[in-house]
Amino acid sequence: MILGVQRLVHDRVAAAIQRQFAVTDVPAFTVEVPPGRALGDLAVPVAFQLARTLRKAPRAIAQELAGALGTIPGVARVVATPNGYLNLYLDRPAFLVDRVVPARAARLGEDLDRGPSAKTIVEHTAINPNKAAHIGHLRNAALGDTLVRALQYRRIPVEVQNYIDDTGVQVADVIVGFLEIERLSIDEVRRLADSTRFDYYCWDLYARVTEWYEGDKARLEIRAATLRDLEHGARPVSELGAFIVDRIVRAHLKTMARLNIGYDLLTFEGDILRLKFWAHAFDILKAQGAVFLQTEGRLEGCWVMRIEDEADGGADAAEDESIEPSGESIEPKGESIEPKGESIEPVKDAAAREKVIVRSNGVVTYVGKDIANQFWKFGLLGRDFRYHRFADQAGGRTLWATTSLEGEAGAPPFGRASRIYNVIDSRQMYLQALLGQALRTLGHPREAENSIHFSYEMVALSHDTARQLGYPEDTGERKPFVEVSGRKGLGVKVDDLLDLLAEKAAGEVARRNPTFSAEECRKVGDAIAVGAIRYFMLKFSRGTLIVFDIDEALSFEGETGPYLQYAVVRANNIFQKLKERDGLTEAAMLEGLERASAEELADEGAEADPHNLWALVFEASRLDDVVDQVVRSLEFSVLAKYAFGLAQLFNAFYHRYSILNEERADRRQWRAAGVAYVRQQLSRALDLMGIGVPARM
RNA sequence: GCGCCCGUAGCUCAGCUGGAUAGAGCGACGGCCUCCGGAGCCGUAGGCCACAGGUUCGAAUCCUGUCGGGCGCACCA
Repeated sequence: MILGVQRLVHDRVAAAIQRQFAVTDVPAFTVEVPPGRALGDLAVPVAFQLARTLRKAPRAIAQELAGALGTIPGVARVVATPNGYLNLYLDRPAFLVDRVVPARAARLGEDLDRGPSAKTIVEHTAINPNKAAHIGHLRNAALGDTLVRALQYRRIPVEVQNYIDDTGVQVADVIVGFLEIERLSIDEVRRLADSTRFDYYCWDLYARVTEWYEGDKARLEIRAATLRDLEHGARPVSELGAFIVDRIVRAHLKTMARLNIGYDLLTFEGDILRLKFWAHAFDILKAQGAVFLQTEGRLEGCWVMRIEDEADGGADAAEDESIEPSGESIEPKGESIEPKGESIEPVKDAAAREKVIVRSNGVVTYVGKDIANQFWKFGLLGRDFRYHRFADQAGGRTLWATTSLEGEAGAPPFGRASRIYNVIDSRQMYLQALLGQALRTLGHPREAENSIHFSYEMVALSHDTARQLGYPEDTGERKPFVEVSGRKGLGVKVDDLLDLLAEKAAGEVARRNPTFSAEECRKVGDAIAVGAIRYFMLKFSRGTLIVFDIDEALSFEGETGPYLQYAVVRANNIFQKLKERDGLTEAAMLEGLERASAEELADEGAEADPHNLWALVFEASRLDDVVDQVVRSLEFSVLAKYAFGLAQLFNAFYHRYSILNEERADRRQWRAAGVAYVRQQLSRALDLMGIGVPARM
């Protein structure tokens, strides 16, 4: 709850510049938070920018500006520093009272409402429905779900979609496993599914199928045939496929629900095919000349899309064209001639600029289907799915699914968004760029601009962890990590990890709380496990490859989710104690706060304790500013680090200052108000990360 | 070869649209429970921010190049 103040300061300073210096177009400038409270609460470095045009020293400009500013509501004083900064000190008591007294806080909240925003779709998770979810999938879901929460915090209407590739090779592989390796009938598979951890079973089977193919390459024919049957809805295969997909998708949903992750809509790829979305999109693409039939060379008989140079990633800045430095030939220096294929080099080069959309056998590729899907999301396809209720989720939230059969009444208006975030790891950047290109080619530059590939690096395993999982050391491997591979069955399953964390956490809870029942320990342990794993997934910036180490992830100390949860629990305990000991509620404690002497907040200057009450309150207020940054940069590590820093600040404060045991009533009251505020803000920050806080732990 | 990402403390990583002294966790070493819970707090040691240029009042941050690493560039998704 600091953004409003920042905006106000910005506007007042801009106005003062215009008045004082007769500048018509004020340069863009920032209102920032100085490194320590001794330098004020907000700082404006605009004098540096003005120095050149005004031909004056920054210091002189800052001083004039400070004088011309007049009073700003909520700002106690403005100081021009010797080097040219404008430092602003807030009216501390009013600031805290505004945020902690319910009536006033409600008014602040209205700041956030800035009219109806355009609808946004976030697509995340999208795990192939043929095996259990692993930690790579978890990073996707954790990032996606946090994005959703952050957008909702900014009051942006969000629709969460989970794309289900029910007609792809991966599902086909498991079908092959059941039919060809295990030789099971559908009924036998059903029985198996009812009597085992089916997603785990398929995990192993999928790895076995991979080996089976390697045993005899001719078996790949079976895979191709199975895939064809799956796409065309041919009887035994498609029926088994539908069963497997349904069971695995439900397993994934259950796993994600443990992590407080839910969805609004499951989009089944099969429905895109059956409802002829692709056929329709294909007509559009052909009519506009976005795809053409290649009549020669390697790709003869394929419908291809030409890849343009500027089809770079969507999430990043739209740059103005860089000047080409004239196409002189780059000398291939020395001996770098490949041992083989020298004659196909140029052909390969030309063909590399074309992407196959429809194979020569007439089967559409993933890209084609995804283009159709993206068009539908923007409401550009002129067609819609039918929908049915798929499941009930936590908090009464209904999960819908697409269908090509009879639809169910009461479905919300899905799709038709003006902005789309596709959460997919960076390896698919190339394909995501194609989506933007297709939109641009068809005359939808704005939609292309709003097709955002939320890209992040993959999760790999540390050698230690791979060894612990029983995977043999790859001696030829020199990389510092081991890549997760569903195909090889190499990875840490989400549920296994959660179980491990929950068990460890429950043990700790039991040790620390001898009076807790086993049930309580289990519940609290679950919450801690979620905190640990979700925080772990968010603390790295998205461009960082996570080398997952099980021992590191199992830690509950230092920069971890449980540390954050513990900070809130401590704050809770204070008010709990207040009630038990003095019979006072939080509201009663804060009664008459604005009339109490605010000496506690007055401590100022360079010698002030950097962990004092004001430092804590001010930091807690920055949440909205942080979320703003997070949504702009899609960098959730910023949120994670902020929350951690706030918890650290609170813990330090907690150790240094008594709250309930403070003798002076006014100090006690202000401290309690600060703690109440920090608890509220920290809880919100945790909620944005999908982390709940147990009452005790 | 082309494209994207990364290179910051012993290890793992933050550092947001350039701003005031480069941070955290872990590990190491040393302290702190008559007082709201020690999943905690305090302190010490540890950095040519890969390298070289450039832009700027100001660069870990922006630009160019070099070196080193990762990932993409399929009639897979």
